[in-house]
Amino acid sequence: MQRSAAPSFGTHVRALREARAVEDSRFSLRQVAARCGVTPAYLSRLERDESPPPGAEVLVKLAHELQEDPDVMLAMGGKISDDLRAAILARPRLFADLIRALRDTPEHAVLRILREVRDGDW
Amino acid sequence: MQRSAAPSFGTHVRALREARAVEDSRFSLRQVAARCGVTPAYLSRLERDESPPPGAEVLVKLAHELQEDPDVMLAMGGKISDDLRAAILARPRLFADLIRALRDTPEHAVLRILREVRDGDW
DNA sequence: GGGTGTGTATAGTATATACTCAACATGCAA
DNA sequence: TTGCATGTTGAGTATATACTATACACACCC
Repeated sequence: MQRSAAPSFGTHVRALREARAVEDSRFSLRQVAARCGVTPAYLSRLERDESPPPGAEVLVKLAHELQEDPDVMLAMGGKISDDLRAAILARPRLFADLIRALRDTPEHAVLRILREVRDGDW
Repeated sequence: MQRSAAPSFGTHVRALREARAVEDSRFSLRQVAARCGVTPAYLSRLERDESPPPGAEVLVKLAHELQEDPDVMLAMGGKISDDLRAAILARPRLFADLIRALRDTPEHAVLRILREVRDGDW
């Protein structure tokens, strides 16, 4: 199974937006920019990777506009959401060890842990 | 069991440094600053919380100097080490869910998970 | 009482981050 | 053929981050 290369932030956003623009004229660059509270000039540059990804606030608004998962959108912008940061910083040694241990653990194994935590007879 | 309030970054650093300075004159503010590659003026401000915590590089050098865990020192400076960030950003949805699930999980339970991951028949 | 060490105060700077404003070129629609 | 919408370009700005340089005041030692 071939894995496609991760698209850059701008490319990804443009793809999402243009996909929706086909059917809905409310997804022009200008209108999306307006709803996200930035200038069209800026969004244009973002989509062409001419500016580095925007701040967390704009990232989240973009995610909402484009129906992308906020954590994924933040990640594409190189950011981690504040609540996750806070959780890690509250117990840094614990989470540092855990994340390093799980870094190379396959998806399905992590999901299994997650399910068990949620079922929660810990 | 009474939990002492978390000390500010500067207070913590000053406490660590002065503890070692009692026995070892190489832990004067000036000498530690020099070994961490910053000016005494800056370290003085840091220790009195007059400047916000320094950048990651200085935080790690301070941790090394003062025998503190780097992840803990980074956390006190409000930062997360690059390798952890990278691990999370590589699989944002997975780690976001996991961290949120574990946010309120007691220490011993997380440690148990950690042990199991390390024993590793996942 | 001059030198050496300590921490501190004031002021300033370099770089990065996160954007804006104004103007422009193109297409299409009335 | 003008009017409006599209995306784009060039230049500039505000704020935050991460520090430095210089000078000062105090203590201790001989």
